[in-house]
Amino acid sequence: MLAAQVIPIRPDRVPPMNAPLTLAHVKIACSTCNLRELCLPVGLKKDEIESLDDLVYTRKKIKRGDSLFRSGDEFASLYAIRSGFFKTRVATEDGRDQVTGFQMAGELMGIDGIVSDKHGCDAVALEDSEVCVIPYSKLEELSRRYEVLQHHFHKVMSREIVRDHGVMLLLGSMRAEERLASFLLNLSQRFTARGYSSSDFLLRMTREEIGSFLGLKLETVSRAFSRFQEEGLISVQQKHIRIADIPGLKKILGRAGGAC
Amino acid sequence: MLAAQVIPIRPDRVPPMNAPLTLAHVKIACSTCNLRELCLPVGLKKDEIESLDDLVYTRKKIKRGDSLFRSGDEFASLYAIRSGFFKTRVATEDGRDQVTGFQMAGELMGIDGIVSDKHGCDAVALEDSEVCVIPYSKLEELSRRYEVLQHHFHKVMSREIVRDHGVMLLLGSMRAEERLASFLLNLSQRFTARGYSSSDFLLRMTREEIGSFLGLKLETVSRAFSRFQEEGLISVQQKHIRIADIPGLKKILGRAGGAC
DNA sequence: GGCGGTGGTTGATCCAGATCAAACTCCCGA
DNA sequence: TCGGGAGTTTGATCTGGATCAACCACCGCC
Repeated sequence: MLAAQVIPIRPDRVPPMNAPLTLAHVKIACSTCNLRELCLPVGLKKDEIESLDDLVYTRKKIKRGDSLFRSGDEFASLYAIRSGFFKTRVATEDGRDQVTGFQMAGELMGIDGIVSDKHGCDAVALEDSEVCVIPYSKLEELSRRYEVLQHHFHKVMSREIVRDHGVMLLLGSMRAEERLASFLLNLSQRFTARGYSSSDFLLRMTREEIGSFLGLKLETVSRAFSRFQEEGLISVQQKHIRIADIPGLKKILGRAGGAC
Repeated sequence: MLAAQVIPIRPDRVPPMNAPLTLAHVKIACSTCNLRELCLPVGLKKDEIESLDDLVYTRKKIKRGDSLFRSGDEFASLYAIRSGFFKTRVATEDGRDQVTGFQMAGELMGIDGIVSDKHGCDAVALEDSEVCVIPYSKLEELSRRYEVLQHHFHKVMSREIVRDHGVMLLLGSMRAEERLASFLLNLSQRFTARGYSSSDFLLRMTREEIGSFLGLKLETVSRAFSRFQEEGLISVQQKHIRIADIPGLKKILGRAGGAC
C-alpha cells in the first residue's frame, strides 16, 4: 500500500536518471500537457500556465489495486490524474464502505484532506495510473498570486460539491435502473470530453464497485445491465460496454416515479 | 420568492434609517459577531477579522418559507447564516427533489454557485432567518491578501465535500434506523457547538423534509421515531425531540448489517 | 369556539431490490 | 494444457421500506 513509485519530473531540481526521463520532462510540464484543457490550468493564459510548471515537479505511478492515499494519511498534496483511473471510498468503523466517486484523467483528488490536514477517504487505482503531485501549500501560494488560478481552483471545489449533490439526488430518490442509466450517461459524457468514444468503453470497476457507488448490490447492477441489453439500449460483454441508444437511456432517467 | 428584505448594516456606506439600526450596526460586524468562532472568521486574528468587516456590509432577512436563492439564479454572493435555519435542495426536471442539507447559524451557503456563476440549488428558510451577504468577488480579493482567510475558506469548502461524502455513505449503505440515528446525532452535535442543549431541541423541518434528506418516505421517518421512542432512546412530541440515550443511538449506528 | 388545512401517526398490503444459491466465464499462472 | 480463483450472471426466495388508506393532533383564522 502506498508503495507508489515517485518519478522526479523536473530534472533541474532532481537529476534525471536516464535519457528517456529527460526527454519525458519536456512533455510533463502543465504548459505542454495535453490535459491542460481539462485539468487545473483550464482558462489560464500561456504565461500563467508556465508558472504552474513550478507547481508540479513530481509524478507518482500507482499500480492497479494500490492506494494513492488512505483515510487518515497526512494531507500535503492534491493529485491530478495524468493517466489511469481511480475510485475514492469512505468507510465506517464496521467494515462497510461506500465508493464516493470514480476519477479519470485530468481530475483532481485529495481536496477532502484540506479541512483536517488528514485525508478523509481512500484513493485506489483501478488500473496502472500516473498522477501529478501538487503540493498544497504551493497551490495556495500561487493562487494568492494568480487570480485566475485562484478562481479556477475554487471552481474545481465548487464543481465537486455540485457533483456530490447530484449523487445525493441519485442515491436518495432514483430507482435502480435510473441510477445505472445516470451512471452510464455520466461516464459516456466524461469519456467524450477526453476524446474517447462516447458509446464504446471499458468499465474499469467491478459490478460490486459500481453497486457500492450507486447504493445497490452487485446482483442488482448485473440484472439492470442485462435488462438494458434485452431492451437494446446497450450491449454488455463483461467490462466492455457499448451504448446503443443514448436517448433511450436518457428517457429512463426522465420517467419512473416522476409524474405518477 | 426572493422578496427578502435588505438591511444595510454599514451606516458609513448606507445611511441608517433610524436609531435602533445604528445601534445594531455595532453588533453586526464580524469582529463583534458572537458567531465568529463558528463562521468564516474562525482562526483569524483580531485585526484580520476587522478586515472582514469590509466584506459583509449587508444582511438579508428571509421569512419562513421564502427562498434566499434558487437554482439558476445568478451567483454573486455567499451567505453566512446569522440566525435561523435553512434547507438546501436540488431538483430534477420532473418534479422530484432531494434535500441536500439543513443549515444553521454560522454555516455558509451558496458555494455550489461558484462553478457556473449560477446557483445550483434552492435555499429555503425553515424559520424566519437572517443572513450576512458576502460578495464573492470581495471574498476572493481578501483571501488573496490574507493567507489565513484563504486557508479557512478552503477548509470550509473541503468540509462541505467531506460532509457530502458522509451523506453518500448514509444514503448508499445505511438502513432506515441508522440513517435517522445518524441524523439526530448530527443535529445534536451541531446544537451543542452553538451552545444549545445537545439533547433537547425543536426540529425545524417536517417529516417529509427529513425523509427527503435521508432518502426515506415520511411514514418511514415517523415509524422510526416511534420505534426509538418505544425503545426509550428518545421522546418525540411533534417537532420537539428529547434525546434520552445518546450512546444508545450511537450503538444503532454501529450494528445492523456491519459484521454479519 | 368551531373549522379547515397542514402535518403526523398508525395499520394493511405490496414490491423493488436484497439475500441466498448455483453455475458460468474469463484470465492467469503452474 | 489444465486448474483455480475472482468476477459475473441468473434463478428462487425473502424482506425493509414504499405505498395506500384512515384517522388524529395541532394551529391559525374566522
